[in-house]
Amino acid sequence: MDTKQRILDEALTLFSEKGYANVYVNDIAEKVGIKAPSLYKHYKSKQAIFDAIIDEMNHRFEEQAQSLSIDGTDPSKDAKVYEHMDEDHLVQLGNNLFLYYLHDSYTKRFRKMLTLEQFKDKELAKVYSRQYFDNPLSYQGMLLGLLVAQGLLVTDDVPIMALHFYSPIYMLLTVCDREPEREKEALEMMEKHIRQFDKLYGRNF
Amino acid sequence: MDTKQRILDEALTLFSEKGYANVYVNDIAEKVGIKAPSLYKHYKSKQAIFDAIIDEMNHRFEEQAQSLSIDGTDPSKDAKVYEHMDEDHLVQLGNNLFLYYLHDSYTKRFRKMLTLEQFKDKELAKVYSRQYFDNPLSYQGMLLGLLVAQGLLVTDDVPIMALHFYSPIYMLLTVCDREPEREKEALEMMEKHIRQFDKLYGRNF
DNA sequence: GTCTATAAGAAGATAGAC
DNA sequence: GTCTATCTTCTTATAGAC
Repeated sequence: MDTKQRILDEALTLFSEKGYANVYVNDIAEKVGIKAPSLYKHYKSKQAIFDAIIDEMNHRFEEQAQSLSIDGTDPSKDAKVYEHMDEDHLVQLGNNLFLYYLHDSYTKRFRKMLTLEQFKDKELAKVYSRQYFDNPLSYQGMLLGLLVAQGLLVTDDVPIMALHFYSPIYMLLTVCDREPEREKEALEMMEKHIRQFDKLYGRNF
Repeated sequence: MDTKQRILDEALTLFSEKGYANVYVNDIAEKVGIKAPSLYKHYKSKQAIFDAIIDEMNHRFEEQAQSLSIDGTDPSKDAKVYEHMDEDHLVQLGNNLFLYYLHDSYTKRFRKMLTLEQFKDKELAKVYSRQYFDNPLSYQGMLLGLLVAQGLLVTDDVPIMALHFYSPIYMLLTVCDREPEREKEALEMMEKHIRQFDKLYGRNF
């Protein structure tokens, strides 16, 4: 990884731990293994480093959204994946979703950074809401909609069903972000949540 | 309100909007209507102001917890309140909970401040989790438990039921904190959530 | 592209008069 | 308790050599 990228990487780590204002250009330089003034050959200011992180993230989000919606617009393909869905598979789906969000280094650091900077301006607020509210609800609504179409789950309001599936996951995620030692407890609640979700929305027979 | 208290009040407002590190003692003094050095006659440092806010909040939390648990240990009294509970009453209960958390000035500012400072140290993380995760789940579990005892709702896992009731409310609250213009949308989802919750957990006959 | 030296300004805090 | 003046330190950023 070249220096310019390593700066973004170390800055993201520090921003996610201490918040933008509590990270000094000196800290970033130190982590990268250069002196602070050398940073300015790569970025014109500390703010420019932050902006570059947001830009890169937006770029990754778009790629991700595209790949997801491509799958989503091919119901015949997705439907097959969920053809033999049962409670254990649903638990696994939720667990995987949760563990990916929780442990993927880039995802985690970006989410924590955004948590600390979300009130700074309207744009950051939108980025946060889109990534951790609107997009997950929309994507999982699509997935759950497939299960409804197949008669595996029953509801007349898929968006609210998606809210019921996702919001406990989201909340448990925020607990683990601030208290990583509660991960085990969170995972246990996760599994109970999904089994209960399946009982509530499943065809009960 | 005396100066010492006004300092806490203005500081809380500023901390909740911009985060501790982005608020300068000068800003606080200006809002209070005095010069920065005068602050130091009331608090020995900027950090001491922050600590005093946390202390005051912990104090209010304790009072609140006591009054709630007193009600909670008198089931005969609480049961009466929820004797004639139906879906519309449940919607109102959720709405009131949501609107109180959302608009109560002190609650809102403290929640937003804690959101921005939650990763600073373990103590703040605990305060956040206790106030916005553990306590609500425990209190609402108690309330919903009363409804289960009366046969109005059905489940064999009240804690997960409380998770299903509260986590959408919590998530919608965080959306409104960062994008207040989405309040109407959030309230609509809230109502749909609770009506759906009632259908899922209600005695279906 | 990295360094040393340093400018320029911001921010927390203190001294001492009133 | 509040003020003006000031100190000290920290922090971002630039200049210019290598």
